[in-house]
Amino acid sequence: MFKLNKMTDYAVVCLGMLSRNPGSSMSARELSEATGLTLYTVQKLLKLLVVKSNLITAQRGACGGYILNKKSSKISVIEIIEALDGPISLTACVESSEDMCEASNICFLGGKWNKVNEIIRKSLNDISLENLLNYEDTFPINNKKDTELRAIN
Amino acid sequence: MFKLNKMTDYAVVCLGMLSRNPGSSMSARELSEATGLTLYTVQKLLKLLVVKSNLITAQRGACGGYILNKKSSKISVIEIIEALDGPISLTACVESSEDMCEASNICFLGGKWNKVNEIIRKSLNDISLENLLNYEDTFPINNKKDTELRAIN
DNA sequence: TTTAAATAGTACTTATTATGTACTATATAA
DNA sequence: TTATATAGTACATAATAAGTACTATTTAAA
Repeated sequence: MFKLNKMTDYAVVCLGMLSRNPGSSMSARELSEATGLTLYTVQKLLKLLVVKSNLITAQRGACGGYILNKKSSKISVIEIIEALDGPISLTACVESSEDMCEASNICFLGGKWNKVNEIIRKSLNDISLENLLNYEDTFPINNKKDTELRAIN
Repeated sequence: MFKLNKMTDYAVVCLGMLSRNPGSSMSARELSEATGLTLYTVQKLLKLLVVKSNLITAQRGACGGYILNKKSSKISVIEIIEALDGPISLTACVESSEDMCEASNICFLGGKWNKVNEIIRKSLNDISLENLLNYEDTFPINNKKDTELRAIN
């Protein structure tokens, strides 16, 4: 545990791809082909990002696609994570803030983890998508399916 | 996602309880009664901590129990998390370092998340068990079972 | 106005992981 | 020797993530 879900990883790949041609859109199909992720996965992912974040804008219909709303240097990793994983919360106690008072009976932690959450949140906030992308300049594109890729893991 | 598992939360509760009487041991049964967690859960948890961390020492047999090896101020949250969740790793790509080269074909991220991992690790390293425990001084003990407690969530 | 291409939305199945339970073996103080 | 306690293992259940499939809606272009 304490690892990101795959969707978030895929999201960075796709958003990174979109950031390569600022201002121009790419369809789910194009992104699928460019990244090697299955079309289904890419579709699901982009739909999620549209609904849960303000990172991309969708254009329907023929010649439609997705376009990045901000430069990659202006996108924080935390935006991507929270769009796909929901708000960072280190313990079940603080999952639903409504029931916090009741839930705090479980242990003597109360909202203590929240402090930790904030520290992590702050750390991640300082990392931009660009930071992640420019770590290395290689970008080995392949056309393997998700399932094949998974086999590697 | 991106939340700690319950075991880690329970661990903080139990370790916090052990830290209340430094030098004296408590059995799994006593800890279960004091925290309201089921005996099964406490047993499993403590066994894990013995094997995976150096935080507690077990004394077998009658009058046995568990004893904390360090002061709570000397215990980092990261020690607890990594004992129960394994090493922090934000993406599947870096899960097993052996296959990293192969796995890096998946995306253009390579070991980029590792940098992020380190930042989080460093943040958590600075937080001690004592920090968590002293956030508030209340400690509402109850004797509800895990299952009842879970219902609250 | 029709058609093809594309996203939106929803539902479902499968895979993976976390959680909880149960049992047997071993150690130890009294 | 006995009661008490941890160690180890295995398994069943629950929860969640991941992947797949399908239908509805939108839109540019023929």
